Amino acid sequence: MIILVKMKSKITLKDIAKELSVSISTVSKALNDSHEISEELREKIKAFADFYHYRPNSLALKLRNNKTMIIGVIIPEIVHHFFSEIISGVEKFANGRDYNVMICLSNESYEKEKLNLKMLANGSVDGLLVSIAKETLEIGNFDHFKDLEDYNIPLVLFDRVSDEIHCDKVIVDDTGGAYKATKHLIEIGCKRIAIITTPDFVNVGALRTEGYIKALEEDGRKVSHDLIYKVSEKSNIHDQIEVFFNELDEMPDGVLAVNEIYAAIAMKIIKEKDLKIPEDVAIIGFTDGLISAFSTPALSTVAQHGYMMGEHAAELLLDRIQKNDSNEVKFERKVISTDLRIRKSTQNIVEQ
Amino acid sequence: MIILVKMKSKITLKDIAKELSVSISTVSKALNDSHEISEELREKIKAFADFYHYRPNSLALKLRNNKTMIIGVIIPEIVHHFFSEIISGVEKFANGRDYNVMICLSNESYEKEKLNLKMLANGSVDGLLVSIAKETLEIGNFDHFKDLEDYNIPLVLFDRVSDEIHCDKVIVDDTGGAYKATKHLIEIGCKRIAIITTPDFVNVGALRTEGYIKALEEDGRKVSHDLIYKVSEKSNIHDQIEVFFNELDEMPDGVLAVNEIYAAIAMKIIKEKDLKIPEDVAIIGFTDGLISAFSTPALSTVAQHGYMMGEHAAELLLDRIQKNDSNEVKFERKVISTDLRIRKSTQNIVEQ
DNA sequence: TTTCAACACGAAACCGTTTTCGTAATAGGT
DNA sequence: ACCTATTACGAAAACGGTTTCGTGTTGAAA
Repeated sequence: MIILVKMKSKITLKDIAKELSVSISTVSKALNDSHEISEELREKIKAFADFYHYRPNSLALKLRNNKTMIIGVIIPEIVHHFFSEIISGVEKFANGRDYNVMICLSNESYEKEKLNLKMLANGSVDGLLVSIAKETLEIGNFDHFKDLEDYNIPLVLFDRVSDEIHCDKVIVDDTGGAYKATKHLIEIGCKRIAIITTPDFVNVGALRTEGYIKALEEDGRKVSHDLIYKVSEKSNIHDQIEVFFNELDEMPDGVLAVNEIYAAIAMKIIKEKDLKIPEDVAIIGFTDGLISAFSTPALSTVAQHGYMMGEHAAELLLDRIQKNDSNEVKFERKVISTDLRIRKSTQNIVEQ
Repeated sequence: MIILVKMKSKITLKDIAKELSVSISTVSKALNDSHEISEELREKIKAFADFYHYRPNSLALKLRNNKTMIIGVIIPEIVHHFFSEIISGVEKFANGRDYNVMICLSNESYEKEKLNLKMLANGSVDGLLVSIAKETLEIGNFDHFKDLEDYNIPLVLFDRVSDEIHCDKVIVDDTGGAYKATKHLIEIGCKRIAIITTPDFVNVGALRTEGYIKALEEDGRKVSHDLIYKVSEKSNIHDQIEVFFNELDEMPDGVLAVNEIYAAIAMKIIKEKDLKIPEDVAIIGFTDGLISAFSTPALSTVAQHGYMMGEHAAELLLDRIQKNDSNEVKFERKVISTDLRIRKSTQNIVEQ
């Protein structure tokens, strides 16, 4: 007795057609409920297809429709609260419109970003969402993005953007956020406010520094460049910040850090110096992640709403994909506003 | 004067062939460096293709080769240090073998997981990496996974797995990790050790509880079920843990939490009770994320090496995809061992 | 001069769909 | 009995590639 091996090979329209002695087109129509096919035959074909678990080959469909129903996302890294929140928002929105999400990591590397872009731009995805790698921003070479235009594949940049690239963009109100944070520090009575930021080529860092300066100037203060420290990612962050503090004539009584990590590290160093937070030094960070909520004291932050940013970026991209008005080259620029989350690390020290 | 609109429409072999008055096959061969084509013509075609930025349509290739070069990953959530580390490992390994990664989020929901599985199993990906949603584990219905076998698409489960599903698996040595952690608490002199864990349907929680019990028993202690608390994700975690502590006759002097969040929350509550960590209560968590490193005191943890887990899972999957020995149904089960990261929250209180 | 291999290219099949168009057979109207 | 509309299906093109096979032209060997 011969045991029929479960053939597990995917069944195609052709297989069904052959088995039922009808044409491929008939099978296709029947399965798509075409009235062109008699009800009797239609049901027969459907039953047969069902029995053998027929599922249309998605690649064939994609080729025919010239749509992958996939959007690609390139981010610098994923082990990062803000970025994973963004992904989460993107995924949610894309799924709602029957799109899938393909993730690529640039690891902050220019070459990897270029590679990813090339990989995805060959028709693997219908559109691209990118946050630029630090190295790319530093090098300042965006040609790989310009190549995208040749392939007519929509692009939306988010968070880390560049003016040199013409496309829709979604950014955080970095200047405003830093402004609000700095103002908050001023209001609680800080006299010497330092900022721990990134080099200027990282646009978000530069913008936050701007906001910081604006708030100070608005309060009639002189901006002391000694109090602005730009962290290089190339050497140990902890040591850099420690040296920064040590080389100051006088410790600041307020610190604005442009991300959670810098804030947490600064907090650690300040505590090691036996200074009290917020009494001696108040501190506020960017990105409302887990560290901020669970540190001691709980860290005040500028919440950036990554999830919302992801949703907006995806919406912008899908809208552009779907209308595909290449003519309409009016690019949008969405700004996600920030919220101050005030916690213990900047509790009003004046009133105490 | 007519301005030639940059046609931005993707150029195909057919376009090149027509323009150069040769056949499509000739163009294809030329671009693939076939010696069948004279060098002269070859160079001419290549130059032309280059000039117009020709890139082969990846969908066409995928259809022909019946391979997508994409692996799908379904995880419960991405805003989670451990999972994003895993993704990072998967992406690294997959990229190394020219595969791309498509991410889907189940949001811990059974229905969403089922939907994702269906979506990806229709030929969108060459293989699947899944960590099961909590709801699925609770319901205990794994039929949607069994359907996968019909489509002959390889599956590897990681972290959250089930014995009912026959496939390769990669898991953390949960029992061993919890055992080591508990033993560590014993060694530093804890007498009343509590565990804050998940309900048993979450396999990782159950296994960690096992390790905890094993360590206690090995030390000749009686396991008190009052000291085992299973957090329900359906109501506020902070309140649950607080109630748990309050209802105990006596506070524990050691706490093992099965993840970072539980540990951080427990720490917060303990500090609110004005108890000292680790003097009054030592605490150790699972998952070596950012919270642990930056909390005060720094949290001892069981490091799970998510990145490594991602790499191993991807390797298992790609190996199975590539050999495609459906016959060889010998499934592997890889266990990623854990490491204790001892920090301030369990500093040896005996020797102090 | 004949024969045969090498060369250089084209035709066509194939991957798995959908969809347009064509056409037999049947039914209906006059 | 004849014309036409409808029904029910099949043939073939299209999506964009790769690859096998066939073939006309050339050159060299016999």
